[in-house]
Amino acid sequence: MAASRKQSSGVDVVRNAPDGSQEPAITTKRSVSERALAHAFPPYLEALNAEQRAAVETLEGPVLVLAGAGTGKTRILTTRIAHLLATGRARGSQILAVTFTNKAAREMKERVGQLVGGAVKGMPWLGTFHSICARILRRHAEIVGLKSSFTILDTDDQIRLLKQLLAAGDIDAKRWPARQLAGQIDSWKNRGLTPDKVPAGEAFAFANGKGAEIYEQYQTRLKELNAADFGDLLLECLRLFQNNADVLAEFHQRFRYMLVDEYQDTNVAQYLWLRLLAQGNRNLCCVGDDDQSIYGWRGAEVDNILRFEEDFPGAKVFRVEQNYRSTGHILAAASGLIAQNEGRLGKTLHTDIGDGEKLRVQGVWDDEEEARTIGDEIESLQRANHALNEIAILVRASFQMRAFEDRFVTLGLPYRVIGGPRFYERAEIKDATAFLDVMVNSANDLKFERVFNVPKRGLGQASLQKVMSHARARAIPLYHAAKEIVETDELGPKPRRALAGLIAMFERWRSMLEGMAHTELAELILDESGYTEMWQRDKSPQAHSRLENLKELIRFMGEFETMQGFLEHVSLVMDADTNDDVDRVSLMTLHAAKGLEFDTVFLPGWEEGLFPHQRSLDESGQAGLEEERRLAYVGITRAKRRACISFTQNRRIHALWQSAIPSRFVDELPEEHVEVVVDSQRPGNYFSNPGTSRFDKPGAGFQSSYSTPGWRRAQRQWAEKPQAVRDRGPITIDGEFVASSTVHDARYGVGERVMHQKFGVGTVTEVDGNKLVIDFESAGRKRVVDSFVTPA
DNA sequence: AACTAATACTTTTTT
DNA sequence: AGTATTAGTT
Repeated sequence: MAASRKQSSGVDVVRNAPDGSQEPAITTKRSVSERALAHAFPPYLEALNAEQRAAVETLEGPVLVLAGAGTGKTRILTTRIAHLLATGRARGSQILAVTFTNKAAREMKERVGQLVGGAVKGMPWLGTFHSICARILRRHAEIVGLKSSFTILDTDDQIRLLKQLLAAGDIDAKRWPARQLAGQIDSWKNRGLTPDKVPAGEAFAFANGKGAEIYEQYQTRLKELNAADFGDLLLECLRLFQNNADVLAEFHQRFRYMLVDEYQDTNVAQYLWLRLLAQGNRNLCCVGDDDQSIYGWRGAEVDNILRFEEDFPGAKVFRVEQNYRSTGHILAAASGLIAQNEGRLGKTLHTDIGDGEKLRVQGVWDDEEEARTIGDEIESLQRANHALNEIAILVRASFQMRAFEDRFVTLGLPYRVIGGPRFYERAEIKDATAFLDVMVNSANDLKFERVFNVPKRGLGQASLQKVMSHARARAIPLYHAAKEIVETDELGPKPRRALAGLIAMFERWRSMLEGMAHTELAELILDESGYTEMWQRDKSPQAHSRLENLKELIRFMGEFETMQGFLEHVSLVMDADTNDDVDRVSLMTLHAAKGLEFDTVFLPGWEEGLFPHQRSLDESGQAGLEEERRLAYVGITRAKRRACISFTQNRRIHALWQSAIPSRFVDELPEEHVEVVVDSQRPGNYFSNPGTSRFDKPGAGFQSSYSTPGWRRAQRQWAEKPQAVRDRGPITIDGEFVASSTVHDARYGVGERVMHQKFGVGTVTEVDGNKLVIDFESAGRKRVVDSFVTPA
């Protein structure tokens, strides 16, 4: 037996033991599994520095850990959990650990598993706020007026429902868009406001006071539909706790220890929820960084973290300031910048890594030059064997990505876009899952409505109205109303036949649910419904990738035991793993970059109006400016060794060119940590040479166009799997991308007709290795790499 | 009911 | 500029 190791941990345990009533079996009578755990656990505490260790070992009472960027925040949380488990203070099922994203939850689960040696299977209460609330609600659904089988609505469903209510309330949908009300309701829910508690002023702001009324009707409708939106998961759970002392007491007893990740991002509802739960044994540990609060615009309250000590008297606050990520200049520059914020708790990060390179700041003429400069820089880093995976470009707004994508496509530089539309948000995926939803649960009105006329089967508004009013009159779900109505002469002959056909299909599928593999059934449904065919006939360039996505969906479904299991997952977990081990440059927004790190980080677009964003300034004034500054801080601190900031002299906003002035953040950077780059190749070019600007170029200003969320992903998928790369095929694409270093046979000849995902159809006019010059019918002449193109 | 023309909107985004 | 959505037309 590893007596010595067990011994030393035993000492730690005793020192930290509370009154003793809750930990009877720690040193004397351990269960076999606990002893096995103790035997197996690594000296996890020794991997921590003094600051981290203090934060981990203070297990009792409220604790706030202020963990700056790159200080090992996740390590603290996971080690804390491991410590709780290993010392026998709590079983996995007695620990509540909340995160904001599924990704964070997954990572935490993994890392706890590593620490405890994979022995921790059961941590049922480690998850996102929403998934945990959903779990609690399913258990006590009746109390809040739901059945435990309630469905979770996505944004689409939400807006469809609101539109109906607005129409019924005779409100001009033009002046008062459902979208806006959805956002408003969301923000009310974020603040824990039920319809009766909405402040009069705000209630009046939408449709002269009708907003609050609709909110109330909306909630009623949700109950009728046995449904909850994302905000409800939290708000209803909160109400459940507030109004039912017995239920709350049950969870007080269950959760011996509570941990919260990214506490600075919590909104009011989440704060109230946590506070109620913490009333039990007060073992609440929140980890966060006030300097990284960048989600104020969607309800996060920095105040929650700033007020922690008042909210939880006797709270211990730990500052973790040893940074393991960045070099000295980077850290100092970031610190100097964020120091200009007033509302902060204040931390002083330090690093042992050494000074490293200074931050580079560079002014350029316009966004094209910016992309060109950064592209060149990346190519030279690549030649010096810098992994592309360790390079990121972080932009303030997604439209900035276009210039980079254009440039990278031309250079043949492999890149990936992170963020943007998620897999499950794509129309084809939503349509497909709507079919499955209705089949599994015929009472899912909103999904039924979604597929009512998809693919087009001649059922329009008129038919839908009839079915809806029938459903309303009889107080039955739409599907059943439709089933009844086709037995009558209510509808004309054509719609009647179409609707009868739809119902018959659903009935048939449902009867097959038991007898066949769910993935097969899903394929059959997509086939028979005509949905696959719909996209096969579609001749838009994106149709191909949509079909690919459907295949991907089926493949992903195979990872679940049952259709129901899959659908439950889909409603809550809006992300699919794209484990992509190809070496690529990452392109994303600053928001999407939080929590990530890269050797080299490019930060383009530091101009007044764009960053800090004008809208943020207009809407939130000083607070908005400080949040933008935190965003800048997040951006810089993503870098491990190299950070390059740039700004343009001219920026096109909407359609027109404006001269831009450098962001105030540029001048706020402490000078001693910054190196100003003046391009020696073209001295002074960005102050004096509009002559060679894009205005002279053929086709300039008409650079094709698709900055839509859609094609970026399509583009990526196109690049990812032109051939059957599916199951971890060889990474041959990589070779094709690295144009200059690879010699191989040209795949296309001059005069050949080709199809490009972004530029459409064109004719090859020049071939240079794997680089092609193509005259596109609509986009003009472009240089592209052959892997982005297919024979037309 | 489906097509075409005009109109509005354009920061960041998770669940 | 460009798209997405909606209103009006066939």
